[in-house]
Amino acid sequence: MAVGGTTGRVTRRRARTRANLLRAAFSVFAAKGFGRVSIEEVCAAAGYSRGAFYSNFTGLDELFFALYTERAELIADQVAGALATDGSGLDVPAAVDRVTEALLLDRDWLLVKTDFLVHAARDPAVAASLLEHRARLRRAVADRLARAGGHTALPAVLGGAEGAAHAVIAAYDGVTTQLLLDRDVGHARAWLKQLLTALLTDGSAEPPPRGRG
Amino acid sequence: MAVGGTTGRVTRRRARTRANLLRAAFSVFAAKGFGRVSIEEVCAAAGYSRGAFYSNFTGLDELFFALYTERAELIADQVAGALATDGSGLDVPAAVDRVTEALLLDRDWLLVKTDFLVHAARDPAVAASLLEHRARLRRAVADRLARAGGHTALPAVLGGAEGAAHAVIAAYDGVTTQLLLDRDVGHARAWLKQLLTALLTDGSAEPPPRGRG
DNA sequence: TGTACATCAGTGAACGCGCGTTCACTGATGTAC
DNA sequence: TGTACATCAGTGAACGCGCGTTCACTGATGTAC
Repeated sequence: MAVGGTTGRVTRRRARTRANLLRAAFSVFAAKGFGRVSIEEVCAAAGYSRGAFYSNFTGLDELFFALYTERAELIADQVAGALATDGSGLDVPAAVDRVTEALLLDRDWLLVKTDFLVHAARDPAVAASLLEHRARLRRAVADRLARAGGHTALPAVLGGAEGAAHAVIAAYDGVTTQLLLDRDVGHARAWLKQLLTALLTDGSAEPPPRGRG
Repeated sequence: MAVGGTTGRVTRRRARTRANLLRAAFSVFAAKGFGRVSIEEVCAAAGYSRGAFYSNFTGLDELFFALYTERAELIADQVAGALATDGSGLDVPAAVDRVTEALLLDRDWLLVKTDFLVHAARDPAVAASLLEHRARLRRAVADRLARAGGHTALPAVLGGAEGAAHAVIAAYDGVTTQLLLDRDVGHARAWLKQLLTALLTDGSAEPPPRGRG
Protein backbone atom coordinates (compact mmCIF):
# COMPACT_ATOMS: atom_id res chain seq x y z
CA MET A 1 0.00 0.00 0.00
CA ALA A 2 2.16 2.83 1.27
CA VAL A 3 5.32 3.35 -0.77
CA GLY A 4 8.40 2.86 1.32
CA GLY A 5 11.54 4.98 1.24
CA THR A 6 12.02 8.67 1.91
CA THR A 7 9.23 10.56 3.60
CA GLY A 8 9.10 12.86 0.58
CA ARG A 9 8.88 16.57 1.14
CA VAL A 10 5.92 16.65 -1.22
CA THR A 11 3.88 14.77 1.32
CA ARG A 12 4.08 17.23 4.16
CA ARG A 13 0.83 18.99 3.32
CA ARG A 14 -0.77 15.66 2.59
CA ALA A 15 0.29 14.15 5.89
CA ARG A 16 -1.15 17.10 7.76
CA THR A 17 -4.47 16.86 5.95
CA ARG A 18 -4.66 13.17 6.57
CA ALA A 19 -3.90 13.60 10.25
CA ASN A 20 -6.51 16.34 10.55
CA LEU A 21 -9.13 14.16 8.93
CA LEU A 22 -8.29 11.26 11.21
CA ARG A 23 -8.40 13.39 14.31
CA ALA A 24 -11.73 14.96 13.38
CA ALA A 25 -13.14 11.56 12.44
CA PHE A 26 -12.22 10.18 15.84
CA SER A 27 -14.27 12.84 17.62
CA VAL A 28 -17.21 12.47 15.31
CA PHE A 29 -17.18 8.67 15.52
CA ALA A 30 -16.98 8.79 19.29
CA ALA A 31 -19.86 11.24 19.51
CA LYS A 32 -22.29 9.69 17.08
CA GLY A 33 -21.10 6.18 16.33
CA PHE A 34 -19.59 4.98 13.09
CA GLY A 35 -22.94 3.95 11.68
CA ARG A 36 -24.40 7.41 11.97
CA VAL A 37 -21.55 9.39 10.52
CA SER A 38 -21.29 10.69 6.96
CA ILE A 39 -18.21 11.65 5.02
CA GLU A 40 -19.69 15.11 4.84
CA GLU A 41 -19.68 15.39 8.64
CA VAL A 42 -16.09 14.28 8.98
CA CYS A 43 -15.01 16.83 6.38
CA ALA A 44 -16.99 19.60 8.04
CA ALA A 45 -15.44 18.75 11.43
CA ALA A 46 -11.96 18.75 9.94
CA GLY A 47 -12.51 21.87 7.85
CA TYR A 48 -11.97 20.31 4.44
CA SER A 49 -14.03 19.78 1.34
CA ARG A 50 -15.21 16.33 0.41
CA GLY A 51 -12.73 16.27 -2.44
CA ALA A 52 -9.92 16.35 0.09
CA PHE A 53 -11.39 13.30 1.74
CA TYR A 54 -11.47 11.33 -1.48
CA SER A 55 -7.96 12.42 -2.25
CA ASN A 56 -6.83 10.67 0.94
CA PHE A 57 -9.21 7.75 1.48
CA THR A 58 -11.38 5.55 -0.69
CA GLY A 59 -14.24 5.71 1.80
CA LEU A 60 -15.23 5.75 5.46
CA ASP A 61 -14.30 2.12 5.98
CA GLU A 62 -10.72 2.71 4.98
CA LEU A 63 -10.47 5.78 7.18
CA PHE A 64 -11.97 3.88 10.09
CA PHE A 65 -9.45 1.11 9.69
CA ALA A 66 -6.54 3.55 9.56
CA LEU A 67 -7.91 5.36 12.56
CA TYR A 68 -8.30 2.22 14.62
CA THR A 69 -4.89 0.87 13.70
CA GLU A 70 -3.17 4.10 14.64
CA ARG A 71 -4.82 4.38 18.04
CA ALA A 72 -4.61 0.70 18.86
CA GLU A 73 -0.86 0.80 18.38
CA LEU A 74 -0.67 3.78 20.66
CA ILE A 75 -2.59 1.96 23.37
CA ALA A 76 -0.54 -1.18 22.93
CA ASP A 77 2.59 0.86 23.48
CA GLN A 78 1.13 2.40 26.61
CA VAL A 79 0.26 -0.98 28.02
CA ALA A 80 3.62 -2.43 27.12
CA GLY A 81 5.17 0.54 28.88
CA ALA A 82 3.06 0.00 31.96
CA LEU A 83 4.11 -3.63 31.99
CA ALA A 84 7.80 -3.05 31.44
CA THR A 85 9.89 -4.24 34.31
CA ASP A 86 11.36 -1.15 35.88
CA GLY A 87 14.54 -2.89 36.79
CA SER A 88 13.69 -3.38 40.42
CA GLY A 89 10.94 -5.86 41.24
CA LEU A 90 8.36 -8.00 39.46
CA ASP A 91 5.50 -6.50 41.39
CA VAL A 92 2.32 -7.92 39.85
CA PRO A 93 -0.24 -5.91 41.86
CA ALA A 94 1.55 -2.69 40.96
CA ALA A 95 1.63 -3.67 37.29
CA VAL A 96 -2.09 -4.43 37.45
CA ASP A 97 -2.69 -0.93 38.80
CA ARG A 98 -0.71 0.70 36.06
CA VAL A 99 -2.28 -1.36 33.28
CA THR A 100 -5.77 -0.70 34.61
CA GLU A 101 -4.91 2.97 34.59
CA ALA A 102 -3.68 2.86 31.00
CA LEU A 103 -6.58 0.83 29.66
CA LEU A 104 -9.67 2.49 31.03
CA LEU A 105 -8.89 6.16 30.75
CA ASP A 106 -10.67 7.30 27.65
CA ARG A 107 -14.36 6.70 27.13
CA ASP A 108 -14.14 7.99 23.57
CA TRP A 109 -11.60 5.33 22.80
CA LEU A 110 -13.77 2.60 24.29
CA LEU A 111 -16.67 3.76 22.14
CA VAL A 112 -14.64 3.79 18.95
CA LYS A 113 -13.00 0.50 19.84
CA THR A 114 -16.37 -1.17 20.33
CA ASP A 115 -17.72 0.30 17.13
CA PHE A 116 -14.73 -1.20 15.43
CA LEU A 117 -15.36 -4.57 17.04
CA VAL A 118 -18.87 -4.59 15.67
CA HIS A 119 -17.48 -3.62 12.31
CA ALA A 120 -14.78 -6.28 12.37
CA ALA A 121 -17.25 -8.96 13.44
CA ARG A 122 -18.81 -8.73 9.98
CA ASP A 123 -15.61 -8.60 7.94
CA PRO A 124 -13.16 -11.48 8.37
CA ALA A 125 -10.22 -9.51 6.99
CA VAL A 126 -10.77 -6.71 9.48
CA ALA A 127 -11.37 -9.25 12.21
CA ALA A 128 -8.03 -10.89 11.46
CA SER A 129 -6.27 -7.60 11.86
CA LEU A 130 -8.04 -6.88 15.14
CA LEU A 131 -7.21 -10.34 16.43
CA GLU A 132 -3.59 -9.67 15.66
CA HIS A 133 -3.61 -6.52 17.72
CA ARG A 134 -5.20 -8.41 20.57
CA ALA A 135 -2.62 -11.16 20.26
CA ARG A 136 0.15 -8.60 20.53
CA LEU A 137 -1.33 -7.23 23.74
CA ARG A 138 -1.87 -10.70 25.10
CA ARG A 139 1.70 -11.70 24.44
CA ALA A 140 2.95 -8.65 26.29
CA VAL A 141 0.83 -9.62 29.28
CA ALA A 142 1.83 -13.27 29.07
CA ASP A 143 5.51 -12.40 28.97
CA ARG A 144 5.11 -10.26 32.02
CA LEU A 145 3.22 -12.95 33.88
CA ALA A 146 5.74 -15.59 32.93
CA ARG A 147 8.56 -13.45 34.28
CA ALA A 148 6.65 -12.95 37.51
CA GLY A 149 5.75 -16.61 37.60
CA GLY A 150 8.18 -17.48 40.33
CA HIS A 151 6.68 -14.96 42.72
CA THR A 152 2.94 -15.29 42.20
CA ALA A 153 1.26 -18.64 41.72
CA LEU A 154 -1.23 -18.53 38.87
CA PRO A 155 -4.34 -20.68 39.24
CA ALA A 156 -3.82 -23.91 37.37
CA VAL A 157 -7.24 -23.96 35.69
CA LEU A 158 -6.28 -21.34 33.17
CA GLY A 159 -3.26 -23.21 31.94
CA GLY A 160 -0.17 -21.13 32.56
CA ALA A 161 0.83 -17.60 31.65
CA GLU A 162 -0.72 -17.79 28.17
CA GLY A 163 -4.10 -18.74 29.54
CA ALA A 164 -3.89 -16.19 32.29
CA ALA A 165 -3.09 -13.46 29.77
CA HIS A 166 -6.08 -14.55 27.75
CA ALA A 167 -8.17 -14.21 30.88
CA VAL A 168 -6.84 -10.73 31.51
CA ILE A 169 -7.99 -9.65 28.06
CA ALA A 170 -11.40 -11.21 28.62
CA ALA A 171 -11.75 -9.39 31.92
CA TYR A 172 -10.81 -6.14 30.23
CA ASP A 173 -13.45 -6.71 27.53
CA GLY A 174 -16.04 -7.54 30.14
CA VAL A 175 -15.34 -4.44 32.19
CA THR A 176 -15.38 -2.32 29.03
CA THR A 177 -18.93 -3.42 28.33
CA GLN A 178 -20.06 -2.48 31.82
CA LEU A 179 -18.24 0.85 31.68
CA LEU A 180 -19.83 1.78 28.37
CA LEU A 181 -23.19 1.45 30.02
CA ASP A 182 -22.75 2.89 33.51
CA ARG A 183 -20.01 5.46 32.72
CA ASP A 184 -18.47 4.96 36.11
CA VAL A 185 -14.73 4.88 35.54
CA GLY A 186 -13.86 4.66 39.18
CA HIS A 187 -16.05 1.67 39.65
CA ALA A 188 -14.70 0.06 36.49
CA ARG A 189 -11.12 0.41 37.66
CA ALA A 190 -11.83 -1.07 41.06
CA TRP A 191 -13.82 -3.84 39.50
CA LEU A 192 -11.16 -4.69 36.94
CA LYS A 193 -8.59 -4.90 39.71
CA GLN A 194 -10.80 -7.29 41.66
CA LEU A 195 -11.35 -9.45 38.63
CA LEU A 196 -7.68 -9.59 37.77
CA THR A 197 -6.83 -10.41 41.34
CA ALA A 198 -9.38 -13.22 41.37
CA LEU A 199 -8.04 -14.54 38.09
CA LEU A 200 -4.34 -14.22 38.74
CA THR A 201 -4.15 -15.40 42.28
CA ASP A 202 -5.59 -18.48 43.90
CA GLY A 203 -8.35 -16.52 45.57
CA SER A 204 -7.10 -16.44 49.10
CA ALA A 205 -6.88 -12.65 49.37
CA GLU A 206 -9.07 -10.48 51.57
CA PRO A 207 -12.45 -9.19 50.32
CA PRO A 208 -12.36 -5.59 49.04
CA PRO A 209 -14.92 -2.86 49.84
CA ARG A 210 -18.25 -3.54 48.16
CA GLY A 211 -18.96 -1.92 44.79
CA ARG A 212 -22.45 -1.18 43.63
CA GLY A 213 -24.57 -3.22 41.18
CA MET B 1 -47.17 2.91 26.15
CA ALA B 2 -49.15 -0.19 25.23
CA VAL B 3 -52.77 -0.05 26.27
CA GLY B 4 -53.60 -2.75 28.76
CA GLY B 5 -56.67 -4.92 28.79
CA THR B 6 -58.07 -7.20 26.15
CA THR B 7 -55.83 -8.22 23.29
CA GLY B 8 -58.38 -6.77 20.86
CA ARG B 9 -59.35 -8.87 17.89
CA VAL B 10 -58.73 -5.85 15.69
CA THR B 11 -55.07 -6.17 16.41
CA ARG B 12 -54.51 -9.65 15.10
CA ARG B 13 -53.39 -8.55 11.67
CA ARG B 14 -51.37 -5.79 13.25
CA ALA B 15 -49.61 -8.13 15.65
CA ARG B 16 -48.66 -10.40 12.77
CA THR B 17 -47.26 -7.55 10.73
CA ARG B 18 -45.30 -6.24 13.65
CA ALA B 19 -43.87 -9.66 14.39
CA ASN B 20 -42.94 -10.13 10.74
CA LEU B 21 -41.16 -6.80 10.65
CA LEU B 22 -39.28 -7.60 13.84
CA ARG B 23 -38.23 -11.01 12.61
CA ALA B 24 -37.03 -9.66 9.28
CA ALA B 25 -35.24 -6.80 10.98
CA PHE B 26 -33.36 -9.22 13.19
CA SER B 27 -31.91 -11.05 10.19
CA VAL B 28 -31.03 -7.87 8.38
CA PHE B 29 -29.42 -6.31 11.45
CA ALA B 30 -27.42 -9.44 12.11
CA ALA B 31 -26.23 -9.59 8.53
CA LYS B 32 -25.29 -5.98 7.94
CA GLY B 33 -25.20 -4.25 11.29
CA PHE B 34 -27.69 -1.72 12.58
CA GLY B 35 -25.71 1.21 11.23
CA ARG B 36 -25.88 -0.03 7.66
CA VAL B 37 -29.52 -0.93 7.49
CA SER B 38 -32.30 1.19 5.99
CA ILE B 39 -36.00 1.08 6.70
CA GLU B 40 -36.42 0.19 3.05
CA GLU B 41 -34.31 -2.96 3.47
CA VAL B 42 -36.22 -4.14 6.51
CA CYS B 43 -39.51 -3.68 4.67
CA ALA B 44 -38.23 -5.49 1.61
CA ALA B 45 -37.03 -8.40 3.75
CA ALA B 46 -40.37 -8.60 5.53
CA GLY B 47 -42.42 -8.16 2.38
CA TYR B 48 -44.18 -4.95 3.34
CA SER B 49 -44.32 -1.43 2.04
CA ARG B 50 -42.66 1.37 3.93
CA GLY B 51 -46.05 2.69 4.95
CA ALA B 52 -46.60 -0.49 6.95
CA PHE B 53 -43.40 0.19 8.80
CA TYR B 54 -44.44 3.69 9.76
CA SER B 55 -47.80 2.40 10.80
CA ASN B 56 -46.05 0.23 13.40
CA PHE B 57 -42.91 2.09 14.42
CA THR B 58 -41.77 5.69 14.55
CA GLY B 59 -38.35 4.78 13.20
CA LEU B 60 -35.52 2.25 13.20
CA ASP B 61 -34.45 3.15 16.72
CA GLU B 62 -37.79 2.24 18.18
CA LEU B 63 -37.91 -1.01 16.25
CA PHE B 64 -34.41 -1.87 17.38
CA PHE B 65 -35.34 -1.27 20.98
CA ALA B 66 -38.44 -3.42 20.71
CA LEU B 67 -36.43 -6.12 19.00
CA TYR B 68 -33.74 -6.16 21.61
CA THR B 69 -36.15 -6.15 24.51
CA GLU B 70 -38.09 -9.06 23.11
CA ARG B 71 -35.07 -11.24 22.49
CA ALA B 72 -33.31 -10.29 25.68
CA GLU B 73 -36.26 -11.43 27.72
CA LEU B 74 -36.26 -14.69 25.83
CA ILE B 75 -32.60 -15.25 26.61
CA ALA B 76 -33.08 -14.28 30.24
CA ASP B 77 -35.79 -16.90 30.52
CA GLN B 78 -33.53 -19.51 28.95
CA VAL B 79 -30.76 -18.75 31.39
CA ALA B 80 -33.11 -18.70 34.35
CA GLY B 81 -34.36 -22.09 33.17
CA ALA B 82 -30.85 -23.46 32.87
CA LEU B 83 -30.14 -22.24 36.38
CA ALA B 84 -33.30 -23.54 37.97
CA THR B 85 -32.67 -26.10 40.62
CA ASP B 86 -34.01 -29.36 39.27
CA GLY B 87 -35.08 -30.54 42.66
CA SER B 88 -32.16 -32.87 43.21
CA GLY B 89 -28.74 -31.28 43.69
CA LEU B 90 -27.13 -27.85 43.56
CA ASP B 91 -24.54 -28.91 41.02
CA VAL B 92 -22.61 -25.79 40.07
CA PRO B 93 -20.43 -27.32 37.33
CA ALA B 94 -23.50 -28.77 35.64
CA ALA B 95 -25.27 -25.43 35.88
CA VAL B 96 -22.24 -23.74 34.35
CA ASP B 97 -22.43 -26.16 31.44
CA ARG B 98 -26.09 -25.51 30.81
CA VAL B 99 -25.75 -21.74 31.09
CA THR B 100 -22.78 -21.72 28.77
CA GLU B 101 -24.84 -23.71 26.34
CA ALA B 102 -27.75 -21.30 26.53
CA LEU B 103 -25.67 -18.17 26.25
CA LEU B 104 -23.33 -18.78 23.36
CA LEU B 105 -25.47 -20.55 20.85
CA ASP B 106 -26.45 -17.91 18.37
CA ARG B 107 -23.92 -15.74 16.63
CA ASP B 108 -26.64 -13.58 15.13
CA TRP B 109 -27.85 -12.76 18.59
CA LEU B 110 -24.36 -11.83 19.74
CA LEU B 111 -24.02 -9.51 16.78
CA VAL B 112 -27.31 -7.79 17.40
CA LYS B 113 -26.66 -7.63 21.12
CA THR B 114 -23.32 -5.91 20.57
CA ASP B 115 -24.82 -3.52 18.07
CA PHE B 116 -27.33 -2.67 20.72
CA LEU B 117 -24.62 -2.14 23.31
CA VAL B 118 -22.92 0.36 21.04
CA HIS B 119 -26.23 2.03 20.51
CA ALA B 120 -27.05 2.13 24.22
CA ALA B 121 -23.63 3.48 25.09
CA ARG B 122 -24.64 6.74 23.43
CA ASP B 123 -28.13 7.05 24.82
CA PRO B 124 -28.48 7.05 28.62
CA ALA B 125 -32.16 6.09 28.53
CA VAL B 126 -31.44 3.04 26.41
CA ALA B 127 -28.41 2.26 28.53
CA ALA B 128 -30.56 2.29 31.65
CA SER B 129 -32.87 -0.25 30.13
CA LEU B 130 -30.01 -2.48 29.08
CA LEU B 131 -28.48 -2.25 32.53
CA GLU B 132 -31.76 -3.38 33.99
CA HIS B 133 -31.78 -6.46 31.80
CA ARG B 134 -28.26 -7.23 32.88
CA ALA B 135 -29.17 -6.73 36.51
CA ARG B 136 -32.00 -9.23 36.14
CA LEU B 137 -29.63 -11.83 34.71
CA ARG B 138 -27.09 -11.10 37.39
CA ARG B 139 -29.61 -11.53 40.16
CA ALA B 140 -30.64 -14.91 38.77
CA VAL B 141 -27.01 -16.00 38.80
CA ALA B 142 -26.39 -14.57 42.25
CA ASP B 143 -29.42 -16.35 43.69
CA ARG B 144 -28.21 -19.60 42.25
CA LEU B 145 -24.72 -19.11 43.60
CA ALA B 146 -26.04 -18.14 47.01
CA ARG B 147 -28.10 -21.31 47.16
CA ALA B 148 -25.06 -23.36 46.21
CA GLY B 149 -22.92 -21.39 48.64
CA GLY B 150 -22.71 -24.12 51.19
CA HIS B 151 -21.26 -26.60 48.71
CA THR B 152 -18.77 -24.57 46.71
CA ALA B 153 -16.56 -21.97 48.31
CA LEU B 154 -16.47 -18.77 46.29
CA PRO B 155 -13.19 -16.87 46.23
CA ALA B 156 -13.36 -14.13 48.83
CA VAL B 157 -11.86 -11.42 46.58
CA LEU B 158 -15.06 -10.95 44.64
CA GLY B 159 -17.16 -10.31 47.69
CA GLY B 160 -19.84 -12.96 47.92
CA ALA B 161 -22.48 -14.25 45.55
CA GLU B 162 -23.31 -10.78 44.20
CA GLY B 163 -19.73 -10.09 43.25
CA ALA B 164 -19.31 -13.55 41.80
CA ALA B 165 -22.41 -13.09 39.66
CA HIS B 166 -21.03 -9.81 38.44
CA ALA B 167 -17.86 -11.62 37.50
CA VAL B 168 -19.83 -14.23 35.60
CA ILE B 169 -21.44 -11.52 33.49
CA ALA B 170 -18.08 -9.90 32.85
CA ALA B 171 -16.63 -13.24 31.75
CA TYR B 172 -19.55 -13.75 29.43
CA ASP B 173 -19.02 -10.30 27.89
CA GLY B 174 -15.34 -10.96 27.48
CA VAL B 175 -15.87 -14.27 25.77
CA THR B 176 -18.53 -12.72 23.53
CA THR B 177 -15.98 -10.26 22.21
CA GLN B 178 -13.52 -13.00 21.39
CA LEU B 179 -16.20 -15.14 19.78
CA LEU B 180 -17.38 -12.31 17.57
CA LEU B 181 -13.89 -12.14 16.14
CA ASP B 182 -12.75 -15.74 15.84
CA ARG B 183 -16.17 -17.36 15.25
CA ASP B 184 -15.08 -20.46 17.11
CA VAL B 185 -18.08 -21.43 19.24
CA GLY B 186 -16.50 -24.60 20.55
CA HIS B 187 -13.48 -22.75 21.73
CA ALA B 188 -15.63 -20.02 23.25
CA ARG B 189 -17.63 -22.53 25.27
CA ALA B 190 -14.58 -24.29 26.59
CA TRP B 191 -12.95 -21.00 27.37
CA LEU B 192 -16.00 -19.62 29.18
CA LYS B 193 -16.13 -22.74 31.30
CA GLN B 194 -12.50 -22.34 32.25
CA LEU B 195 -13.00 -18.71 33.13
CA LEU B 196 -16.05 -19.42 35.24
CA THR B 197 -14.25 -22.23 36.98
CA ALA B 198 -11.32 -19.98 37.73
CA LEU B 199 -13.63 -17.28 39.01
CA LEU B 200 -16.02 -19.40 41.03
CA THR B 201 -13.63 -21.79 42.66
CA ASP B 202 -10.45 -21.11 44.53
CA GLY B 203 -8.32 -22.23 41.64
CA SER B 204 -7.19 -25.60 42.87
CA ALA B 205 -8.71 -27.62 40.00
CA GLU B 206 -6.75 -29.50 37.39
CA PRO B 207 -5.57 -27.75 34.19
CA PRO B 208 -7.83 -28.40 31.17
CA PRO B 209 -6.69 -29.26 27.64
CA ARG B 210 -5.03 -26.30 25.98
CA GLY B 211 -7.07 -24.06 23.68
CA ARG B 212 -5.50 -22.12 20.88
CA GLY B 213 -4.59 -18.43 20.89
C1' DT C 1 -75.84 -16.75 9.79
C1' DG C 2 -76.13 -12.84 6.55
C1' DT C 3 -75.91 -7.96 5.21
C1' DA C 4 -74.67 -2.98 5.71
C1' DC C 5 -71.63 -0.10 7.61
C1' DA C 6 -67.43 1.83 10.14
C1' DT C 7 -62.89 1.69 11.19
C1' DC C 8 -58.34 0.07 10.70
C1' DA C 9 -54.03 -1.50 8.48
C1' DG C 10 -51.22 -1.56 4.84
C1' DT C 11 -50.38 0.31 -0.22
C1' DG C 12 -47.60 2.68 -3.24
C1' DA C 13 -46.85 6.99 -5.56
C1' DA C 14 -44.78 11.44 -4.76
C1' DC C 15 -41.69 14.76 -2.80
C1' DG C 16 -37.47 16.35 -1.41
C1' DC C 17 -33.19 16.14 1.01
C1' DG C 18 -28.80 14.55 2.25
C1' DC C 19 -24.98 12.91 0.70
C1' DG C 20 -21.75 9.85 -2.05
C1' DT C 21 -19.03 10.42 -5.93
C1' DT C 22 -16.89 12.78 -9.85
C1' DC C 23 -14.21 16.24 -12.13
C1' DA C 24 -12.51 20.48 -14.29
C1' DC C 25 -10.08 23.88 -12.13
C1' DT C 26 -6.80 26.67 -9.03
C1' DG C 27 -3.67 27.72 -5.71
C1' DA C 28 0.29 25.36 -3.17
C1' DT C 29 4.41 22.92 -3.14
C1' DG C 30 8.33 21.40 -4.99
C1' DT C 31 12.22 21.06 -8.86
C1' DA C 32 15.59 22.78 -12.33
C1' DC C 33 18.74 25.96 -13.66
C1' DT D 1 18.86 33.25 -4.06
C1' DG D 2 15.55 34.14 -7.82
C1' DT D 3 12.64 32.83 -11.74
C1' DA D 4 10.02 29.59 -14.81
C1' DC D 5 7.88 25.51 -14.93
C1' DA D 6 5.67 20.92 -13.50
C1' DT D 7 3.15 18.40 -10.52
C1' DC D 8 0.31 17.74 -6.63
C1' DA D 9 -3.40 18.55 -3.22
C1' DG D 10 -7.49 20.35 -2.15
C1' DT D 11 -11.81 23.16 -3.98
C1' DG D 12 -16.47 23.39 -4.79
C1' DA D 13 -20.06 22.92 -8.17
C1' DA D 14 -22.81 19.42 -10.35
C1' DC D 15 -25.16 15.10 -10.82
C1' DG D 16 -27.97 11.57 -9.36
C1' DC D 17 -29.51 8.06 -6.30
C1' DG D 18 -31.26 6.09 -2.24
C1' DC D 19 -34.23 6.56 1.03
C1' DG D 20 -36.91 8.89 4.87
C1' DT D 21 -41.33 10.64 5.35
C1' DT D 22 -46.09 11.78 4.06
C1' DC D 23 -50.68 10.93 2.50
C1' DA D 24 -54.84 10.00 -0.23
C1' DC D 25 -56.61 5.75 -1.17
C1' DT D 26 -58.28 0.69 -0.91
C1' DG D 27 -58.94 -3.68 0.61
C1' DA D 28 -59.29 -6.17 5.22
C1' DT D 29 -61.21 -6.75 9.57
C1' DG D 30 -64.43 -6.18 12.78
C1' DT D 31 -69.29 -4.54 14.74
C1' DA D 32 -74.38 -4.00 14.78
C1' DC D 33 -78.58 -5.69 13.86
